[in-house]
Amino acid sequence: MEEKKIRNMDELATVIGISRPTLSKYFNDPTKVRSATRERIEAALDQYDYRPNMFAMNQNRRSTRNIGIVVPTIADPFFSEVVRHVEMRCTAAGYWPIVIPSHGATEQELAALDTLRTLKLAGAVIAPLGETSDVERLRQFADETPTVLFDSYLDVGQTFVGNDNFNSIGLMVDYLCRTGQPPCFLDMPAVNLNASERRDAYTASMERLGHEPYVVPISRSNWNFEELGYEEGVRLISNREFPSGTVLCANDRMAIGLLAAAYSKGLRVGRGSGCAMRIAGHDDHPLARFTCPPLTTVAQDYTAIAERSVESLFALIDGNSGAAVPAIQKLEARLIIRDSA
Amino acid sequence: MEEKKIRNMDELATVIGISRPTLSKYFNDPTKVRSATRERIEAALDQYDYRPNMFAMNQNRRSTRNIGIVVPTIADPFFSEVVRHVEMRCTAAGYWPIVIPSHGATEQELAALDTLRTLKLAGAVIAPLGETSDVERLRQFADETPTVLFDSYLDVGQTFVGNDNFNSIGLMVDYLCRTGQPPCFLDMPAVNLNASERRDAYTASMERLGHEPYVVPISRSNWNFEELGYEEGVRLISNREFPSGTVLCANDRMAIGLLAAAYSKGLRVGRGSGCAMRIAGHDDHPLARFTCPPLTTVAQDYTAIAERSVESLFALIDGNSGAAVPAIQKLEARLIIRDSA
DNA sequence: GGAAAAAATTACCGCGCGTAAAATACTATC
DNA sequence: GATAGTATTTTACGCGCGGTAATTTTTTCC
Repeated sequence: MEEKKIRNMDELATVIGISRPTLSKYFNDPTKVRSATRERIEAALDQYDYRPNMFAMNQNRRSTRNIGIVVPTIADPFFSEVVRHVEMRCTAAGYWPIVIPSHGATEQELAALDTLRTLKLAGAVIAPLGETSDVERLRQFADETPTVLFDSYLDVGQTFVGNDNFNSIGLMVDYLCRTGQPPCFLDMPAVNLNASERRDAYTASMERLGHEPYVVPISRSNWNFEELGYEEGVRLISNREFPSGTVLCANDRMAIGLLAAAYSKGLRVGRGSGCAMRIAGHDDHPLARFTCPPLTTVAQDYTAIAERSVESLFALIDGNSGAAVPAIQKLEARLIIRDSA
Repeated sequence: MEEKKIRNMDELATVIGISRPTLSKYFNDPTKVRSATRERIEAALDQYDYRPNMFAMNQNRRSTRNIGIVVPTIADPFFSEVVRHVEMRCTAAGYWPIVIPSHGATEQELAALDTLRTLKLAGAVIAPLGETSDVERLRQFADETPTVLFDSYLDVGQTFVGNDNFNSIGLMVDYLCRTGQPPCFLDMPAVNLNASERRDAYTASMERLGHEPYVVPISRSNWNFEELGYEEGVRLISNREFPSGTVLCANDRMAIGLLAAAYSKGLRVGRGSGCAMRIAGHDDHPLARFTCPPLTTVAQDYTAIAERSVESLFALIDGNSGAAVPAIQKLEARLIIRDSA
C-alpha cells in the first residue's frame, strides 16, 4: 500500500499512466473508457483512495448529480420513511440526495428552494406544505428544475405522486358501513390538501352509500396530531358528542390519540362484542400494528410512493427516454383490517 | 427593481463599485468590511437577489461551513428528533447541515465518512452504530475533523454527549422496586453500547437494592424493536416465562411491542389493582404518552442532547474559545410516571 | 493488411470564488 | 495638518475540475 498522497486528478492520472481527461471520463461514466483502462484505474483507485473534489466537480457542470428533497418535517414517520427510501434509491443510482426540511413554515420552504437553486440540482422531490405553500415560487422553481411533488397535491412541477384518497377512504367507509355502524369522520388540521381531499372523499362515500356524513371538525391547526386526537377525543367522549360509535380518523396519528382518549375514558375499542367504539385510521403508521387494539387502517404504500417519485424524477432527468411521465400518479391503498374496527 | 441578472461576484462588485474580494469578505463575515461598505452591499443585495455559488465558494476553502450529521437511521424518532434540532441550530448559526444515514450498516457508515471527507467539513456530529462501527476509521476521521459523538459511546472524537444510563435506569429501578415487585429486564438487541450499558445499570441497581437481577435476553439483532418486543412478549407470556410481573424494557420501542403483546394476551397492564403486569420503558418516545396505558418511562432530553452536541461542536470549531469541552457529557434523565407502571 | 471506427491524448479555456501580500484609506495623536 | 499606525481594500494568483476540438493512437472488422 503506497502512501503517496494523491491531491487531484492530474496526479492520479500520472501515477496510472493515462491522461486526466480519460480519468475524468471514467468518473462521469465508467463505461466510456475501454475495459482495460477501466481496470487499471480501478486498481489504482483502491490503492490510493482518491476521491474527486465534489466542489470542483460540480462547479463547472451545467447540471450536477445532486437531488434536492424537501419535506415538511422528518419527525413524522411517513416523511422519514419516504425520505429514507428516496435517499437510498438516489444513492444507489449514483445521485447525491440532499434533504432540507421546511419545518412547516412557508419561509423555510422558500429558503429551502433558494438553497437548492444554488446547488444546480439534477432534480428535486418535494412534499410541499400545501395550504401555506407559495405556489408561485414553487412553480418558478419547478420551471427550471425537474421536479416531482408528492404527498400533497399542487398544480406545480412535472408530476405528482400521491395517495388516491378517494379510493382509500372509499375502501374504508365501505368496510366500516358493511360491518357496523356508519362512521363519523374525525378531521385533521388543514395543513395540506390531503386534509380536505380526505374529508371530501368521506362525505362522497357516505352519500354514495346512502348515509348521512358527519364530520367532526378540528379547530386548532398544528402537526401534533396525536395530541389533537387525544384532546378532542377526551372532550367528545366526555360530552357524549360523538355522533357515531364508529370513528374514521383522517390519519393514524389522530387515531392513536383517539385510542388513548378512549382508553383513558375506560371505553373498550374494537369490533368484538362488549366494545363501545370502533376506531379506524389512515396511512398505516409504523406503530399501527402495535397499538392497543391494533389499528384498522388503510395502508399508503410508503415504499411505492418513494419509488414512483424517484423513478419519475429519473425519467424526467433523462428527458429523452420516450416514456412520458404522467402528470398525476395516484397510488391505490390497501385496506388493513386489524382489531380496532 | 432593476432586472439586470447578476451571474457572479464580479458583476455584483462592479455594479456596487467595489472590488470582488471585498464582496467575498462580506459574505464570509459581514463585520470584516467597513460599515459604509456593508450598507452599500446590502442595499445592492436586496435589489439583485444574488446568491454566491456554493461550489465555487467551498472549492478553495481550507474549511467550509458544512456540518456533517451521521445517524444510524432517521426512521427512529429519537434520531429524527435530535437531527431536527441539530439541523435547526446549525442553520441558525449559518452552517450548512448535511445528514447522511448509515442505515445500520458498517459499510454505509464508512461510506458516509468518506463522503463527508470530500466536503471539507467544519465539523461533524455522529451517532455511531456502536458495536459494528469501524472504530479505527472513525478515529481517523475524528482526527482530521472536529467531531462530536452522541447517543452511543465510543472512545473517539473530541467529546461525547449521551444519556447517563446508570442514572436513568437507576431512577427507574428504584421507583419500580419502591412501588411493587422488583422488575426483570427485557434486553434490547446489542446494536450499540447503550444496550449493554443499560443492562449493566439494571443489574447494578438491583444488586444495590438487594434484589436478584433477571435479564430476559433477546436472541435476534435488528432495529425493529417493536416487533421484537411484541414477539418476545407473546412467547414469554404464553409460556409464563416472565420471572416478574414488572418488566423494565431497555427502550420504549421494545415496551410498545410488549404492551401490544400483553394486550393481545388479554393481560391488563398498569399499577392499579386488577392489573397483571407493570411495564416500563426508557427514552420517552414521542408516542409514549399515547400508548394504552400511557407508558411510564425515563425521559432522555432529546433537545438537550441536540443542543449540547451542537454547542460542543461550535466550541471545538472556534477552538481558541478558552472553555475546554469535556470529553464525556452525560445528561441526566427524568422519571416520567404514567399509568403503565 | 488496410480502412473505418473507437478510444485516448494534447492543448486550451473557463468556472466563481478564496487568499496572501501589497497598496490604499482611515484614525488617532500631537 | 502632518505622521505614524492600523483598518480596509485591491492586486495577483491559484484552486481542481469540466468541456471542446483537433490530433494521434488503438482496436475492430472485412
